[in-house]
Amino acid sequence: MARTPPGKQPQDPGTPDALPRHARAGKAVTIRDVAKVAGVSPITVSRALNHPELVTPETLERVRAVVSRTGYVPNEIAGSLRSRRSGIVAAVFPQITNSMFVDTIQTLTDCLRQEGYQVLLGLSSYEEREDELIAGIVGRRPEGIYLTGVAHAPETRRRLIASHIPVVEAWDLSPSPIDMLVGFSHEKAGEAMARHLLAKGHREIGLVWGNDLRAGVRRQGLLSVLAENGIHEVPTSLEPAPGMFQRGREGLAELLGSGARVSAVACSSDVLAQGVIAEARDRGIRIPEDIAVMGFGDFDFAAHTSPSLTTIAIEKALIGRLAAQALLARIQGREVPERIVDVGFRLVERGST
Amino acid sequence: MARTPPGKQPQDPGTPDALPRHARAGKAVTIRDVAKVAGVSPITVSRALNHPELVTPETLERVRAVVSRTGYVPNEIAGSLRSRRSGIVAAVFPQITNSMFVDTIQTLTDCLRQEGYQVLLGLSSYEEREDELIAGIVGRRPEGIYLTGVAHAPETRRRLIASHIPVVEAWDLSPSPIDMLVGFSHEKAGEAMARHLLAKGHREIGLVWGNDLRAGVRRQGLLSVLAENGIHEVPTSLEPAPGMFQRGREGLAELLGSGARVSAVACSSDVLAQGVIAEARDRGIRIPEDIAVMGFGDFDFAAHTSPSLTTIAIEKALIGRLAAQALLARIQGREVPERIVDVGFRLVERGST
DNA sequence: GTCGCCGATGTTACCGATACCATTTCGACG
DNA sequence: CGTCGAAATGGTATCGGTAACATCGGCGAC
Repeated sequence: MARTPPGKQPQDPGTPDALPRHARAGKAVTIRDVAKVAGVSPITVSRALNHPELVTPETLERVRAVVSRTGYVPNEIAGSLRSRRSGIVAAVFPQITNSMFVDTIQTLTDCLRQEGYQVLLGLSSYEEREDELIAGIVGRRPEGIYLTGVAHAPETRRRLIASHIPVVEAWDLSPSPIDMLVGFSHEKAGEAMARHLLAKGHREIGLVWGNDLRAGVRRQGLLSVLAENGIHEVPTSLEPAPGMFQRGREGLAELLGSGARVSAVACSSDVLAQGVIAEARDRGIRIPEDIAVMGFGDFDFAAHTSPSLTTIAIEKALIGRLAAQALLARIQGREVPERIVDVGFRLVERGST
Repeated sequence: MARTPPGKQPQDPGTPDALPRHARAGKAVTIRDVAKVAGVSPITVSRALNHPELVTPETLERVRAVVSRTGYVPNEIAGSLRSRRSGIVAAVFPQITNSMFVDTIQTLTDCLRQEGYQVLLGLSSYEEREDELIAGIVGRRPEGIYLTGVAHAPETRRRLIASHIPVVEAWDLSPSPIDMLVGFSHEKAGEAMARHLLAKGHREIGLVWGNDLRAGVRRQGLLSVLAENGIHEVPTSLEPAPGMFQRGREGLAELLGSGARVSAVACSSDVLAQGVIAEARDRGIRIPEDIAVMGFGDFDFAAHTSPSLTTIAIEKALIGRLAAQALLARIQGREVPERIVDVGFRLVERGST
């Protein structure tokens, strides 16, 4: 069901018959058509559009007039092929429904668009092989690639290095990034959570935790600090996916149901923590008096719930901006002073602990 | 700071010296290089990769071996130019930080990837002229375009129609879509909210509302039903952006501060409603006894807060899936039985009203 | 007056794949 | 045994821009 009946092209009402015949015969308008009508060579049209400063004001205006009259839209694919600049940056996220990354995506996209780059979005969640996704992306010859996380198949790593495309990994740290890196230490974040709870006098600490890669590292950090302090029993409700609200409720229920005593619950995300708090409230458990709760991420609601949520604040938008800047710098051939940027994190103490 | 020191190309350790010299001299591997090494013509390599069934198993294997040995990655840009198939679908959202659209994005992207399409993400929020964004997108010759909403500049509309690219608008209804449409009536959703509150006996209804386009339409619907029922005074706290949690709190505070009496508060999103509930609780206002609250969107937490949230449920993922299917059908030349699909909405009554 | 340079524009070739059509081979079948 | 057709492969042109270099006219410096 074609939008246009076959053999009959719509007559753009605003377009006078100034085009060469074949342009009106259904083929798309090309730069040659514009050139012909404007009485210049194709390259001059190209210059008028991409480097207006190289062209006489008169020619410029003439070309622009023809462009708008004919509705010419440059074929960026052709341009990309010849100039070897695709104007595209690819961004890969594990998934976006848990909303941990949306600020980063938003900022990244905004920053790149300001410099004329479009973002190719890759979601690797349901991808058994991130490698396939990356291969498909590299084929499109993006000028930069943003990756979430630092754990990639060796094959992926090799492919990316071989491609010579600027890469920035984000949301994690690694001593040996593929190229550039903007992130923070999840291990230290976990440690900070542990220390905070210990400092508050808690020694019976439960976890309601998601099972993604980075959360796992935070958990390691947390557990190691607890172990250093002689705490080896840490009741944990481990959820398979990066949990949502309801999983927080279930998590607390599971912890309490197991008979373990907990005076504090640490969660791998604020959303989980919110669920834990909801469940606690329904059970008449006071927060923080009976149980302290802390989250991770400092989502927008964290400061405004009651009690407000103690959490780890990440500069999510900053990560996006720095990643964009790093890629842009590399693309434009500028110096990248620091290949590895640690944006750190802030433990924000609020009412829930 | 180039990753590779100038004049010195990295020696891929895993690659034997089977490549033509110029391939090793720093230029990317092309289909010709592969063809030469495999002892076939370029077109055969192309077929081996894209239509393996047209090629002898032996040739296929030989080509594949060379491809993996040389690390050849087909240049999709060149392929796109010749074949006039970019393998790209563009998706435009106003913004993603309010998380209303993330499920749609996720599903849309997943469905399209399964068919080999990549998604070009456009965020039009900070774009004064959506038109510019669209123009940039059309230049990339996507095979389909997903747009959020039905309100577009006439210029944008014209450009899209002229482009002959399949378009699906979503998250709204319109009698005259650009091409295809998957959405629901915001007006009716607003009306349903009003009727529900009226049925619950409320006549003093306040609004805490975001100011985006579609929310505005819902508000119209809501107000018109209230007006039909003789209610003309509707205290409203109108927030500029599609509000977050904190704005819900402020909204309720504003309503109460204005001296208006309200027995029910309708919100333009669940997140706002959650904020309203938090504020009410802090003020000792019981929900739903003192004030009923309802939201919009049926976010994941809505069913699990206490009280659970009465809201309008939208099949967000379904919208993404249907939109993807509509585009794919049109791209693949299949029939699209219904150009306009109304996915409707469900009023979900829960504890907050 | 001549030279040289600069700014504006044009000519040509090319980016790297695939569409289109031609060619070759080989087996089936009359 | 010759013809036909399908399967496998190849040659050539082409997609629509832009890089690289060439050309041309005008103007200032010596």
